[in-house]
Amino acid sequence: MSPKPDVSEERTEQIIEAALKVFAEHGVEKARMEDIGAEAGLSKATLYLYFKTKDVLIGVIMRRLFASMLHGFRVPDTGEGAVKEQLRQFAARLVAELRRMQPLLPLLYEFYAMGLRKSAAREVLGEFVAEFIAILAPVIGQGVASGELRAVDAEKVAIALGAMLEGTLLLWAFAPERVDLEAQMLYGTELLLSAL
Amino acid sequence: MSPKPDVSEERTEQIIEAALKVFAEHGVEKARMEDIGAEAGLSKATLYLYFKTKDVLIGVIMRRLFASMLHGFRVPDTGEGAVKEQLRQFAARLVAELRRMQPLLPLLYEFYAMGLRKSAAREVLGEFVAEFIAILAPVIGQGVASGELRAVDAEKVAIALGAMLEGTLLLWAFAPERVDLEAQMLYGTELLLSAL
Amino acid sequence: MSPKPDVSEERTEQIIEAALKVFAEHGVEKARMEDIGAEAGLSKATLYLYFKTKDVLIGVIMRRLFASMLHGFRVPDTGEGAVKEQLRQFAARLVAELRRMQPLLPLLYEFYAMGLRKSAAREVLGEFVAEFIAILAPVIGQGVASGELRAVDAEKVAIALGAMLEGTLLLWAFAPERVDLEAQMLYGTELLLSAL
Amino acid sequence: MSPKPDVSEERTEQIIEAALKVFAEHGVEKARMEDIGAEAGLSKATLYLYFKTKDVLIGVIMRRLFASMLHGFRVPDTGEGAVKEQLRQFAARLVAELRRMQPLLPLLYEFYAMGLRKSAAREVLGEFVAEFIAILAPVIGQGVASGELRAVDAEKVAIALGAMLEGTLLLWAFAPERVDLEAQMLYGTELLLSAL
DNA sequence: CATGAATGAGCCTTCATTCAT
DNA sequence: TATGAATGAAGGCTCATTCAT
Repeated sequence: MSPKPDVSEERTEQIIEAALKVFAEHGVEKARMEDIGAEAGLSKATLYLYFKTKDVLIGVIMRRLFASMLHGFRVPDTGEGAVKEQLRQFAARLVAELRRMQPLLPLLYEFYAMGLRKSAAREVLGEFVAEFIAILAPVIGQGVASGELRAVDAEKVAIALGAMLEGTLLLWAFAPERVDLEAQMLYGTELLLSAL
Repeated sequence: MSPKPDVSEERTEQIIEAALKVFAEHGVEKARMEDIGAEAGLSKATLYLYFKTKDVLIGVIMRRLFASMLHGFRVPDTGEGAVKEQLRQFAARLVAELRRMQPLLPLLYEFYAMGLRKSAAREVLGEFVAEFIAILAPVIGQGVASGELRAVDAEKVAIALGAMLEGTLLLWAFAPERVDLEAQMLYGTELLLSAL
Repeated sequence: MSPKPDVSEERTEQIIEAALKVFAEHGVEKARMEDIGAEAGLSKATLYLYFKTKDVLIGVIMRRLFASMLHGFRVPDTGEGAVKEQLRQFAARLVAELRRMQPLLPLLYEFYAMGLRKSAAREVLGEFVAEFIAILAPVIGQGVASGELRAVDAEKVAIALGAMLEGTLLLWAFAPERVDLEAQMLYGTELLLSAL
Repeated sequence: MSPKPDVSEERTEQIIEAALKVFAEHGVEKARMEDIGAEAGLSKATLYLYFKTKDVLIGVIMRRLFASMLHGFRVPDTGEGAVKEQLRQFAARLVAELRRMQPLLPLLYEFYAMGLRKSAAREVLGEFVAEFIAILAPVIGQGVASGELRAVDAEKVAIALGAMLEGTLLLWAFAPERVDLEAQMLYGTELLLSAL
């Protein structure tokens, strides 16, 4: 209807992507709105047409990042395959996802750090963890119910698995020469599975 | 030799402690040299007599933090007790250590994030991981050698255990209402032990 | 002549009224063109079709305000009534006018302040003062001529009366709990009249 | 005691004077902190060591200005001279004071305008008016008590006189070619006095 | 040794104004 | 005529760092 096409969604996306890139590269605090604008091919002032403050932009990026991670983890149509097989596939998917996200790792940990200071950020992270558990626990619970697994505490096992995977990522991030991300994640997963 | 007692070490310590506190409270980037000085009961300018720049101070604090953590983890005189028992004790010590460090958690994650950007920081973290492995792997290796454990890859298991513990800390930090740090760490440890 | 009705005058009026309102509410400097547009139900850019710059718009508003004030003051068909009575009526009309303009008072004083800096604004104010005198002096002169009043300097008296009324407004504006605008203006007028 | 003399009071004064000048010249809103710094021979950042924000600085300047005006007005040792004579002297002092303050007039009116918007500023102005009345009313009251003057309402007369003087200033400011400040103030004062 | 004092370099945010459609 | 979109130019405020005393 309008004489001009509405570019606002496009711009928003454009800015988010630019911000994601700049944040990942320079860190959230060091990233200047000007840089983000430049990366997006827009002027600094234009950013403020789409995001009221830098903090708002940070929040959006953060939510995006975790949502995208969760999306990658989600178990697709939990068929009837053996539970252990499903968990293996989950780990494999995670590995793939993390490989994709590797350049965003520093940003991820910045958000982790932020989550421990700003309640707004913590909320997002809390939901992330809850989602994570909500994905794994039922699968394990199913295995217990069907007798495929020992009578373990499904939620605790889910957390242990998630923790091990998350922790492996961390150790690998700091000592890639000591830790082979993929092999280690799969090995750790097998280890845990053998205990079920 | 000097007619006046050398207060330099004392001052250095004083500043480090103040900085640790201020960093933990406000975050590394938000912490102002002025705040640190105030906390130490010194003037902002005086800090520069002991630390050339804020970055240097950050580095020292970081090293301190990880050294202190490692110190807490180190297995004391690995007696000949069963390996599994030693690992249980390790986990227990870690839990205790983490409880002590709880107020420093945000700072810890800030350093993690930093480690992914600044090579100087990464080095410290890499050593930390290496140390971590160096503490656990031999114990596990011993267990394998003595036949107490299955013929597992000692290093990989050490990493898996460390990862799980580290990851549990993270999940707990963001969802303390879903994760009971102590119970979960011990549970996860048992789970892994039962796989060995 | 144009096939479409010329809305230009209507729009201009619409904008002026919106600007007057926004200026009065937020102050001239704080008022944003965007706000004025919003108040007028127009887009910010549209304002520029009718006023080249914000300064031009300010100038127009300023002229409007003073013209409207003068209009309210003007002595209607100075009958032959006693001069003192006419001056009383003038004061009464002024009081009424000021009551109507009360919400615009901050704006009025902003224009006063502006008048002392920008020559364009000063001009408007100079004319305002001249007009003010031009209204009162002849009436007083008449009274002197007719012998109703002492042989005073009509212009000086006019200025004194105007000044007193204007000054009363100021004092009342800042200390309404100490000054009753209407009573004080009438009292002051009587005081002056009793000196004529 | 300190190895260095405390320059803080000197600096504060230095900055206030610079700010007064820059505010008077460019207007409060247009004045940039940088300009004030330059005028004071200091860097912009240094200003913030002595004044937390620009608003605080504005407030201090405003208070200064009115305090200084009041100081100039204050009746010195109200001798027993005839009341009318005292009021004449008051007017004369005011004229002198205003001549001294002439360059600050635009600033004065800016503060008047501000007083109608910001409660903090209004407070200062309210006190100013109250002080003004508190200076004049007692003198007039004395005259009434002693029988020198008619039985007038001392406070109302004080306000009327103050208003006339204040108003004269305004009219003169905008039409100096029509109004002779000194002559007009004294004329207006005489007019009022002749009514008492 | 200590520090009061000062500042250069930055960064976020705002807004009057422009222009393609 | 109307406007959505964009921006250049500012300006307030902060802070790590320096240095004379």
